[in-house]
Formats: sequence, structure tokens, C-alpha cells
Amino acid sequence: MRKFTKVMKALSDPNRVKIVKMLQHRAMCVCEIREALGISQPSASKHLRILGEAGLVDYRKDGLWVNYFLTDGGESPYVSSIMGNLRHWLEDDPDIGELIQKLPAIRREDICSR
Amino acid sequence: MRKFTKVMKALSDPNRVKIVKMLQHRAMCVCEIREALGISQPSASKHLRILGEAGLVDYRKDGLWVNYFLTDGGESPYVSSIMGNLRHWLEDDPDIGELIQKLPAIRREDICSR
DNA sequence: CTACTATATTCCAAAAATGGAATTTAAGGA
DNA sequence: TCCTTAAATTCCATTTTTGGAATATAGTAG
Repeated sequence: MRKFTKVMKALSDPNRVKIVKMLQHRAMCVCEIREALGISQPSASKHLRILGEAGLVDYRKDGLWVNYFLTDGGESPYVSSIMGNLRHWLEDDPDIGELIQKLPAIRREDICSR
Repeated sequence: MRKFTKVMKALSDPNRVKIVKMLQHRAMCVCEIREALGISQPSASKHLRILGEAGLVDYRKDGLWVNYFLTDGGESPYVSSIMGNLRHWLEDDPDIGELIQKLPAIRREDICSR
């Protein structure tokens, strides 16, 4: 029950759903996500933590950067099912569309180090 | 996006998930739900409203009683998919199991009018 | 109409979620 | 070692959520 509601809660916030939809296209570091969503670095970091604790995302460290990516949800039927559906869900959402469109222009080399 | 997060938020509360699981077995009135969950009548009523606004439940009035039941989610792909999955998800949850087990003993004739 | 009853709504307090500034941690380079 | 930088954490204010007491509404029966 707790595991299920945790997944639901993780996906009940628009910014977190946007993160998931972005990660469907490529792995991203925190500062790229921060830039894409127009939120603060701590906020991005905390959203990623919530997604991680729900089992939706995982990360791999690469020097100073931390690359976040989607899990396959192998352990959790909730995660694997919903993540599968989310591949086509919200594809026609205007906010998501705009976000994905500007995704190629968001590169850590241009954004971080300021 | 809003519609999706509304469904997620509706299912992010344990009591609301329990309501859904109970309604999979039969339609129930507010006082039966209140009794089954051990919460106040206004609380039950408000949870049902949230589930209703997310498109997960609907109701039909029967005199003083209001019978709540699950929708088929026909309009929303999110609802129909998740409600379909929820038919087998959480079937082995201890809280849910206990709840379903005592469901036959919860009848409006015995509970209401006090 | 009045009395009664199941549900909805209002109101308020407590708890949880969200967001950002400031700080800390971790990793790399000098 | 010291400096820099990406990310995590802490702290705090604001907002949202949750729950119940009190009240209002709607439907029934007399």
C-alpha cells in the first residue's frame, strides 16, 4: 500500500511528471533539469529524490555531475506498468511538448558553471 | 496534465485507495464507508468528492442514501488503465484484505440511524 | 408544515508538501 | 593542501492537504 501511494504521490506533481517525460528522451543532470523547469537547484534535487524513493528514477555519478535516468521498474509492478503507459500518455500535452522541443538546447556545458 | 495529476493525487491517499478497493466488491453509501474506515462522515464525504472529481467514482441517489460506485473510466485513458490494474493490485495487502473480509458485515441497516 | 436522517459543506486546527536562500557535502583540478 | 563546482541538505515561509466539529442541505415520513 505504502509503495503504491508513494508512486501515486510522486506522479501527482506537475514538475515531477515533466521530469519523467524529459528523462524518457535522455538522462539529465540536476542543473539541466533545473534549467528546463525554471526552478531552483534544491527544488530540482528534492523532486528527484522523491521520484527516486518511489522507484521511478535512479542515478549514476559522473564526476561532479549526477546523471538521472528512468528505471525499468523491474521490481515494482506499479512502476513498470505506469512507466510503460507514461511513454504514450501526455505526449499531446502542450507543456510537455514545449519542454521536449527545447530539450536539445539544454546542455550542461552551456548551463552549469556560472 | 491536470487530469493526470488529479488521478494520481486521488490515489495517493491510503483511505481513498481503500475506498476504491471496497467499491470493487460492491457499491456503498457514505455511512458504510465511514464505518469501514473508521473515519468521520465529513472525511468520508470529502474523500469521495476527490475520487469523483478525478473520475474514479460516481454516485446515484437512492432516497436519503447516496450510493457510490466505480466508474469504468471510459472517458479517461488514465482512469480506465489504472482502475483496470487496481483490480489485481493490492489484493495481497494486509490492510485491504482485512477490510474486504469485514465488508459483508457492514450493512447500512445496522450502521446508520444512530 | 414539522421532525428526522443521510450527506454535503463550512470552518478551523494540525500535518504535510512545495519552493528558495543559505549551507554542507562530494568530487576534481591547481 | 586549497579552490572551484555540481548536487544534497538544512532551514524557513507559504501553500496545500487532511480530519473533525459544527452547520447546512436534501430527501422521507408523519
